[in-house]
Amino acid sequence: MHLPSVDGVADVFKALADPTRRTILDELTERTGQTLFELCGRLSTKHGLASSRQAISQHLDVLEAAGLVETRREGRYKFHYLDTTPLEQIAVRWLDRTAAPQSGASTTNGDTTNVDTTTGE
Amino acid sequence: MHLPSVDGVADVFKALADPTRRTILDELTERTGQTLFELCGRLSTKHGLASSRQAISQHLDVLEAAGLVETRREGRYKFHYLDTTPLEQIAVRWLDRTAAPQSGASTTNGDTTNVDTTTGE
DNA sequence: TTGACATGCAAGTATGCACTTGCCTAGTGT
DNA sequence: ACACTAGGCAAGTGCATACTTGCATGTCAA
Repeated sequence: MHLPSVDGVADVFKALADPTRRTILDELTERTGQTLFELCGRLSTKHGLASSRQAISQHLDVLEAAGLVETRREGRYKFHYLDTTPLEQIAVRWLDRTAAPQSGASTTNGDTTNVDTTTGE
Repeated sequence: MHLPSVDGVADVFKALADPTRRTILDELTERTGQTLFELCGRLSTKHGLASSRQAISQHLDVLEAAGLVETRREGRYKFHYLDTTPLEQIAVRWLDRTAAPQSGASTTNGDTTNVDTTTGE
């Protein structure tokens, strides 16, 4: 069981807010399971991204904290795998409201129980 | 005339990055066409959000710039309407790549240069 | 008109975040 | 052993942004 941090939803949105991280997801979509160095090379070559190794490493940490990237260590290599599961619930939050109760209805599916009550952030 | 800037996608992601703005979208999903004061009241009452009027107004500006909220002026009232159109293209970017090409995002995979030095699983 | 209401604008503050810099640990091959 | 490689850690810098403060604009009712 992968434990998402206390507030997983907010982490996903924050992770997607950065264009570099979105490009990383693009690259991992084309080829999942890349190492940090692989990503650095391909990002700079194919995507014209000139970020340092440390910068990309930190971005990967954010993506992993958001649950969008899973890592597996193997020797001195660390492979990064894309996980799109958190993405399936973020857009439908405002899209799929067709059969939603208007007011006063008890939580039918618990969707509205936003773990996102980090108003204080 | 709010032109969708060259990279309107980034604006959408940035707009969604803030928890307060996400709550505003939640509220507008339940009842679209609210005024600023209506939103302030309901946000503080139902969502426990203690943001000032000016803060919410600035958030609405961001949401409008992202194309997620449209406004209509009527007398001294300004109504805010939810527009979920930009949301339909953000998550599918990494979910199904067989779909139409995105804007700006170089989803065009020229070649899959096999730098497969290691096991690719 | 006057005054209350709904909203807008602009400068200032302050926290967050992306990125750098520098050094460190661990695995690999000779 | 050694050098090389892949990656990690932590403090510091600079910019972006969320929020405040204060006043201005415009609309409606009396």
